[in-house]
Amino acid sequence: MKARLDSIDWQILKELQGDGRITNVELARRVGISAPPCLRRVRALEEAGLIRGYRTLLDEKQLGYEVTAFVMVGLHNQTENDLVAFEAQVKEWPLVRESYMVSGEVDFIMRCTAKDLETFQNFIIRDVTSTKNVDHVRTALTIRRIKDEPNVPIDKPEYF
Amino acid sequence: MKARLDSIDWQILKELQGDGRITNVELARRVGISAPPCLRRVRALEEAGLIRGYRTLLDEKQLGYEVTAFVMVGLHNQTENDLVAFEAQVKEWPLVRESYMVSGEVDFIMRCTAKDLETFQNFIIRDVTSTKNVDHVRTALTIRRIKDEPNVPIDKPEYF
DNA sequence: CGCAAATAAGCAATAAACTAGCATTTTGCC
DNA sequence: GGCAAAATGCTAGTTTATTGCTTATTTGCG
Repeated sequence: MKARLDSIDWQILKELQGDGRITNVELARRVGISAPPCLRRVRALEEAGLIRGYRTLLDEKQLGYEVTAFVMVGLHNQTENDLVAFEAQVKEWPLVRESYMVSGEVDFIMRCTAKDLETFQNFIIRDVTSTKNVDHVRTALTIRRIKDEPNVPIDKPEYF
Repeated sequence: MKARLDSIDWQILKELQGDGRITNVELARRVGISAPPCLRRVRALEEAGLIRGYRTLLDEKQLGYEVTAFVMVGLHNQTENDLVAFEAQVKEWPLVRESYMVSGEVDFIMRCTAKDLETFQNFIIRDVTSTKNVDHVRTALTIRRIKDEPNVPIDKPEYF
């Protein structure tokens, strides 16, 4: 694949981040090239894995998911086997929307979505705290969402 | 708009979550109706705000964003004015990808992305800790991503 | 239950977009 | 400067999006 991204590639990524359903024709117009090479570039970016996928953001509240919460988990043992075992468990939990292993006082941070508080608490008590090797669990219920741009800040040169 | 979502609407949302760039024809085929009513349903879902938008997920690492970290901030004062002031600041910081106000020991959780560790540390020292009303700041660098499905778990009936 | 109104689906036709093939231009390197 | 590789733009055929209209289905009420 291509070694380095040129400015048109960056523009393409920027536009696609903002609107993942833009037509290729419109995308081409915005970045200043004709449609065929634009489509080829997008395909190449997908092929290279730079584009991980296309998603639709939904309004959880309206869909009946009242609760969003962060769960921080610390484990007793952190051998690679222990970590992998816990990760496998995390992947199985449908309430967990995103999860990272982190450095610091806790080992994992998870963002969870649940239908209501009861469902969430059941999840914590029944599933999380009772999981093998879990040492401590701390939860933080979200009160409101300030920002949600699951995107890379492509056009902020001051941080490049 | 429509009072209640029927099973076809749910299927539409589920399919769109998984692939935000699916064609309407293919979407219609998957949910078992013809293309025009399918498109009308999607438009109605957008109109109602159930669909918040379409995004493209990028590979931050490949794009040169080495660091993803969680930042937890506690404020001195939590009057509504103080909170709104801090939120306005958060929205201005391009490194912050998502942020929630939470209950518990800290007031805000932010997921941040930066080009490198130095950029991130500068951000914390120069921007976050020096912001008015900030009491304490704790950071957790992510070591690896376990899961990233910024989606609602639509087809897990056991949690409905 | 049965009718009427409202709602949604499907069909057909048109406009727009996607995409492959090919000629041309640009880029990179000797 | 000159060649080879890579990328672009054009053209055209196919697929998709979109709209208007008709038919079918559902909903609400007597």
